[in-house]
Amino acid sequence: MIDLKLVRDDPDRVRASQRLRGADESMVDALLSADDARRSAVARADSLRAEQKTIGREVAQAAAHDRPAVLHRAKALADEVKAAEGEQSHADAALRAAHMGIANIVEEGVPPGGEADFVTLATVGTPPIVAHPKDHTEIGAALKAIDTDRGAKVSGARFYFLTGIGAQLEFALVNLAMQQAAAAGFIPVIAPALVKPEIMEGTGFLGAHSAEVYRLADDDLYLVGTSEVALAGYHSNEIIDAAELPLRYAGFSSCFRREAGSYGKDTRGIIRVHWFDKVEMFSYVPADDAAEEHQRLLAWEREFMDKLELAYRVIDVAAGDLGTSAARKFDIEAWFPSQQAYRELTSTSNCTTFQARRLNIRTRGAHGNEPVATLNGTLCAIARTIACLLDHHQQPDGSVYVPAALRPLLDGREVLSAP
RNA sequence: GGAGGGCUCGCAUAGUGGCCUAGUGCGGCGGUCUUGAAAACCGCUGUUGGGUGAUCCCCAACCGUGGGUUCGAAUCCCACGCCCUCCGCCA
Repeated sequence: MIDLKLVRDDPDRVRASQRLRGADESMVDALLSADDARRSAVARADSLRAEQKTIGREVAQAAAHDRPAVLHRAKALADEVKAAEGEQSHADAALRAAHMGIANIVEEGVPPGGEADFVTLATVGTPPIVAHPKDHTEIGAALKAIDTDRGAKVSGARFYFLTGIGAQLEFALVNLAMQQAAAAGFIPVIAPALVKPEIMEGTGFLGAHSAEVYRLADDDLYLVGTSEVALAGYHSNEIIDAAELPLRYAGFSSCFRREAGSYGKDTRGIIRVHWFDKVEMFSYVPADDAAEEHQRLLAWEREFMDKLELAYRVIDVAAGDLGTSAARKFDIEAWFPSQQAYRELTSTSNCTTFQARRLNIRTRGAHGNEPVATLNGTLCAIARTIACLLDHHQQPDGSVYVPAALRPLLDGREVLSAP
């Protein structure tokens, strides 16, 4: 949810944000009129309720012979109150619907345009030159690290088994990520992969991208696409002591994505899959500190990329390509020699107070309780990172170079070769 | 899955239809006293929405959630959720 006060005070800014996203500007006016309608409905119901209280006391105190007359008036009033309350709840629902329909306000400086209109903020490292690059699927099969055939046999397309060194690589990456996060002051968390509807909605995943989410109809639960969902829900309906901020969590969980609408995209290998594990950073900070925290998350992501000795670039994602909750998003794309392209490995979003409003997460500030800002950033999406490591660090002899930081977690191995 | 017990303001508790405009204790905050502290005493104490964006003031709502009965519900009725205890099943 965006700040209603801001919509009232500066509707043009909200309209401009909608326009940047390629969304409908008129929704801003719909929101404003829903807000007005709700206010007058509330005022009317409030005053009727006050009247009802007064008359209730009269009923209790009335002498026996006055009682029928007073009761008659009270009954008539009760009907009015009921009607007014009905209108109020209708207006509440209408406001909520209008409010939920508007995406977060785009941060100043975000490039305009769509998916192709990102701005490259930094390019780091030199893409390795590989004479006849194999892709990670081929390398993974040779190393007996990735088995997509049996993944398909057992679970269908976009599923995989990690075996042998592949499985060990996952544990090594998770440990490396968690060690870095803990050293930076993050609280390590193992988060649930199933969440309630209100948590899923609060994080903004049931809006434009709801087709992307798995739902268990029998239990009315959703499978998370990222532990961001559970980590955002963690403090829902809480007031966080200002002294505890910033609060930083590093969550590990499985992630599930339906990949609806991505038919034919990355069908080979484990770059785009229905299930993978991920270590995710999540920060709760005072609203004023959000933009700076966003830079910190990006720096931690870059630190991890550097440890993996990958060549990558950092991009500022254009407004039209932002998720519902994000005010700004930076992606890190690493080089895949077999594709001769940079592909997304991590993504960090500043959700400002958007998620916190929906999930009712506040802190005591100078003007009473105020929503906090929430931010998330990938530290390591395991499957895709393994794909990149194999591709990026492949050697002419078919082995794979192991970055120095990973060696202690892989029994000191400097290369991976076929067993 | 089955059987019981519970859910009230940060915590603990009182409250079985209208003097509940939710009391009391603890904790917390402020003050008096004190060289300082403790004790004692005094005062304050949650959340949401609205009243011309206002830390004061006024109004309304909130007693797990959602419905219902009633002129009126923390209190009565129904459904659901969660927690606890036991039984069954189980990694």
